[in-house]
Amino acid sequence: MKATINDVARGAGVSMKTVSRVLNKEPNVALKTRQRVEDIARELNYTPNYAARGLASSKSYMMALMYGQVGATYIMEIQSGATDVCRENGYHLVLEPVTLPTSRSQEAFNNELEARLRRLPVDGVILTPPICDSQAVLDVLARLNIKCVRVGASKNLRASEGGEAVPTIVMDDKQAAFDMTEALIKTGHRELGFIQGHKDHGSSYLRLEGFMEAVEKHDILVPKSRIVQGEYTFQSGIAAANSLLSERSARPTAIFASNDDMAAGVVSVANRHGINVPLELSVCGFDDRPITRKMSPQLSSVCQPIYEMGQIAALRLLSRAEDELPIAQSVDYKLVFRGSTARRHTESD
Amino acid sequence: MKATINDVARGAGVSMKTVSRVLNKEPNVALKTRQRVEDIARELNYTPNYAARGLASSKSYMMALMYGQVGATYIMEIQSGATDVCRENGYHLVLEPVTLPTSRSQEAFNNELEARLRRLPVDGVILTPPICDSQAVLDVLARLNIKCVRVGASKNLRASEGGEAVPTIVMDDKQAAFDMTEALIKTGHRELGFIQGHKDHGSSYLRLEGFMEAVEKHDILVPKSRIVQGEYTFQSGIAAANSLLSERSARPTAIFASNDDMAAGVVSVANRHGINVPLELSVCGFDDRPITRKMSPQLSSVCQPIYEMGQIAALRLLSRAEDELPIAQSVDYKLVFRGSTARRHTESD
DNA sequence: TAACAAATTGACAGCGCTGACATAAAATAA
DNA sequence: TTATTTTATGTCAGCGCTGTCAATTTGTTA
Repeated sequence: MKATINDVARGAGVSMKTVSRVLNKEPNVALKTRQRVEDIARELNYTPNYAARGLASSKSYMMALMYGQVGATYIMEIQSGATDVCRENGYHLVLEPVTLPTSRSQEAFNNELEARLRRLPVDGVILTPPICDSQAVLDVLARLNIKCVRVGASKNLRASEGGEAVPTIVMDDKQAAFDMTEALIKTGHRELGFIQGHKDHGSSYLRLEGFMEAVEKHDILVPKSRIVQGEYTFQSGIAAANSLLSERSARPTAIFASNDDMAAGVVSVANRHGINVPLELSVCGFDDRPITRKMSPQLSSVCQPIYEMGQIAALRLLSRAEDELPIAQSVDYKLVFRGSTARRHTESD
Repeated sequence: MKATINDVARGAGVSMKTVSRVLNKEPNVALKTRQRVEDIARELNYTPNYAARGLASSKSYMMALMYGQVGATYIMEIQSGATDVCRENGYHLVLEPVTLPTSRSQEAFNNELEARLRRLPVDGVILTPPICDSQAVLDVLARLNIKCVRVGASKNLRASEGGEAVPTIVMDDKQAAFDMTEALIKTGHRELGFIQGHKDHGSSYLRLEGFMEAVEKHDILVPKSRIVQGEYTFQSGIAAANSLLSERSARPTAIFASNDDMAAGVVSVANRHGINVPLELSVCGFDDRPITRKMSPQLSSVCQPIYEMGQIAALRLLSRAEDELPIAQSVDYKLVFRGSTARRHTESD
């Protein structure tokens, strides 16, 4: 009932091995043979048997997406991009949540992770924040000899001490923060506030750096009190906003939060205090998550091409001659302006 | 290097087949044999080769989670529960987004879906809203003879016309809406507003029914203008709120939105209009998504045990003797009260 | 032209496991 | 006790594919 390679081989008048070559896009098959085989395969509605293929080639044809404590939408988009690429290449993607060790001993974590990966024999792993910045994870992967690629990494890590570099897909967080900051400045804002992200996330520092560079470039002085530590959560955004907006006289006219959740916190505090956003206060976030459109006014933010990053990551895991690709591949971002930012409202307005 | 069944068999002094029986929890193995095999397997750090197993048994050991246009967090939680169960049983879960046909012809959709499922040979499928209420999808699945289970379904469907019933995991939306409404009433509210969900989602009607029954039970009259059609989106919540809160005199003191996004819209409108939530207006949502904690005040809502539903769904797909289980399995919900609801603020307060 | 190299194709074993069936051991009935 | 069922274990082929290596064809060079 279901067509096998054998059927296709018979139909095309070639050996199974030749069919196999065609299906796996291997070289050294005459063009017309290849086409004939492809035609027959299509005609017979042939689909490969993954299990048989995996057994014979001792590959699993699976890759894992390892993720930690990040927004569900982020993961869903990455996985969506990666899945699409996997499907086209006869691969499957499985999700693998990982809780980075905190109080637990590092060693216990390593052992556990190793055990999990043994049970889940994947050919490759996509690492997303904050996992991608964990040397421990990279070490385990290297020890098990599992290929991996990092998405959105902020630290410069190697597969192991002195090991080889790990392909990385990144967005230029720093430049994006710089651009967004400059955009605020160019719309008249000089009293700027900044809310930093979680201390454990590398992006927190990059985004702060971008902000600082833009500010310095335009000779704007930002007092220490205007740069508040956050934790990438709504609550921490509220706390930061309370701090930034406490004194009426010293209030910034624009606040740049390192992610959308915190920015949402700021807007909600502003609303509470009767501070009009954006007329009295411009607010912008980072990441462009759905929450930007689930608040009023809608939030300006920095949009990452997350889906594409997922695609690229999967592609890199699949590519054989990856040597030619740069170790760090950079993707574009886009500033998105919505209702939460406006030209500075001067006294004369 | 990697242990096989053969190694375990030799170690335990039994045949491969007996080891296989133990590993697959098949009956008819002597207790002490079973234990010996298990010990040796553990000792040898044996993990089954899924490909070989799948090839030999002509099963794929994969199940799919088909989902449509719903929140990412919902899917992530379902998949999390389902994945955990799958892992324990040597299964893998893959995600499969499905776009229900709108203007596209129904037939084209069916063919496409069938083609996808042929290429993705799964042993079972978990259907989530709104896919679970699509007879077309059930038909295709039935034709391909793929086992499935519905999660959060609101319509009563069969595998095909006159076909067998499909196992379903549900929450009692109607009762939950009833309870939440009654809770509002019991805290003094008699001027109630309701925002209905999207017309295409069965839950919209169930939730409305629950609301209506509670209202009727307590002899409260809710004028038609107080029941507004929404679409389960933040924007539609805003629109509905604008309608409900337009006339100061006829303002409800509590609004029950059929989901959290719409409730968030209501709160944002209230904040804008200077209507204090919860003192002047109580608002509650449904589903208890993360947004309930990403707004101020935090939103009261109805919490579904989504993770468990994912577990149960996977379990049902795996269970052999499922005949004994009820076709519709019901899970518990929980009302969660946060800052957005309060006892009615009477004049004398 | 022969002699050789390169490109193309095929033969075949076997990946690790399970299904179908056969056999042996234990439990029960007669 | 023996006959019969029940339970426990074993034998073996083969699932569908690919890796290895050998055979063949084609192209190139001398």
